[in-house]
Amino acid sequence: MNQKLPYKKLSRKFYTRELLTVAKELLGKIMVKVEGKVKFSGIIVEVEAYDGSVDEAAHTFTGKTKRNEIMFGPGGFLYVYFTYGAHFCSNVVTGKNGQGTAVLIRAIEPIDGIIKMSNNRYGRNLLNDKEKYNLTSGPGKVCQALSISKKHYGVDLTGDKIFLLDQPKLTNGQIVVSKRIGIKKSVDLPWRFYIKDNPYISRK
DNA sequence: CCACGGATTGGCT
DNA sequence: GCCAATCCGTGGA
Repeated sequence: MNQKLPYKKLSRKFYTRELLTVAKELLGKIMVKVEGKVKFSGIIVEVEAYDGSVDEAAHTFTGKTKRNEIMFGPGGFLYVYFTYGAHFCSNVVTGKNGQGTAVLIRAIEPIDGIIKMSNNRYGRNLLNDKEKYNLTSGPGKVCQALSISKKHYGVDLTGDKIFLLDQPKLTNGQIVVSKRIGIKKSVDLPWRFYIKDNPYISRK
């Protein structure tokens, strides 16, 4: 009876720690989005860290603006931005108030709501494995599959719309560290982390 | 006010 | 592997 529930929502305290610690620990956690009767969930399998105090690629590098202000608040909120005229990307804000750090969710492995994700991505149900692995293997794909957009900017991750469930910490051997993808500045920082051999990562 | 270019994706060579 | 699509935030005039 006194048994602890295995899936506990991550608290504010988890998110307000230092950027790279949170980034690595986010791997393996379960991301959940609930909207009415529709529930999506998936395992976080690939992330990238951004820190405006030292990192020219971070959106917070040149100071606070309307677009990035949520990133300057305390950890545990969702920073959603729009890019390339077509795609939204989701970030988990980390650290203490004023720091301007966040972790980009680059890929998840779907658990719940796969049929709905497929309709969001392709306008129809899945056809084959290739489409299955292409559902959420990129930051824009994750947002499209889970219907995350501008209206989710600033969502509190300790609330009940979008949140993360705790899972056992991965070992260092399960985590691959590499340079980040798709940026032109601070390209050498080894701030991309993904789960070794997972088929849902955006690329090697 | 206007010009620039992007934390991407998907389609074509 | 290469590149166009397509908005809008940002920064300079």
